[in-house]
Amino acid sequence: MTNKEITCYCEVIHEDVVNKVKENMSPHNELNKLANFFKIFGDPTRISIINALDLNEMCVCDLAVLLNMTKSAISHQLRTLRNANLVKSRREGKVVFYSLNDKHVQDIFEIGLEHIRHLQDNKS
Amino acid sequence: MTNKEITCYCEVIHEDVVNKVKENMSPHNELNKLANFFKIFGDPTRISIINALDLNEMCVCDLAVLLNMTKSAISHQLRTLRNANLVKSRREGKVVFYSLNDKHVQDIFEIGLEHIRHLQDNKS
DNA sequence: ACTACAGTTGAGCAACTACTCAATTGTTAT
DNA sequence: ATAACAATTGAGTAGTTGCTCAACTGTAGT
Repeated sequence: MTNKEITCYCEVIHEDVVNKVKENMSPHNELNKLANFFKIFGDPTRISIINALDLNEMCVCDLAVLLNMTKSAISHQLRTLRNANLVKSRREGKVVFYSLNDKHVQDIFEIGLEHIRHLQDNKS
Repeated sequence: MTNKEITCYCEVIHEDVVNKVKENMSPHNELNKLANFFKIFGDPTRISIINALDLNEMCVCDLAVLLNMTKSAISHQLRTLRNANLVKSRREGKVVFYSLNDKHVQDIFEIGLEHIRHLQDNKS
């Protein structure tokens, strides 16, 4: 019994394919980072913030009014976005302005949107 | 007191910006769908499956061996991917082969990867 | 009909997450 | 110094999620 069989309990049906794929897959740590990156887009509040900041620089208060949420909730999500380097901030007196930090963010947002609209077209 | 002030407790600092952004943002239901779509990419197991199937059609057992997980865990995640129309399946006897269903999936995966590698380059 | 095995499914559970609430920080104005 | 307010933060909590485990379905071979 090998380790693989302990967790899988099945024969390797296509060992050549498994080996070929294993060699060509992205390394674990890269896939983990990638998952963490996409996780950030996977929340309605954060994707709305991204969409909003794509259109205009905004402060926390503006975003709270726009999305009809508390400043605290917005601030928590902005922190997540800041930690992921997706947004940058700029203080002007008491007000902190946020804006998008990376061109990839727009790209990914727009391809995602295209995908969603493509699906809707096919259904109707 | 308007409804907005009840949840936000702040003046609209930049009402013109808020209104302009509100008009140009994607509608709520679209942003929700988009978040749900990206949520699927935001898990290490699912992104690994996507990466693997991008390289080759594979059966559940192959994926289980490749990712060193149980067939049950893989099957649960494949169900999620199938529900989102990201993968399609084809039965051949007892074996079910899975493959990617949508070209957007590869695009998004690769742009994400590019982003991750771009970040790593900047850090080093 | 029976066995074998790939795959699916539902219940249950531990870990995570997005919010609320209350307290705090940072900056401006008086 | 004090008040006012934008923003941040930490603790707590309700809801979600990704896995395990056991039972089940589907197909092929004897």
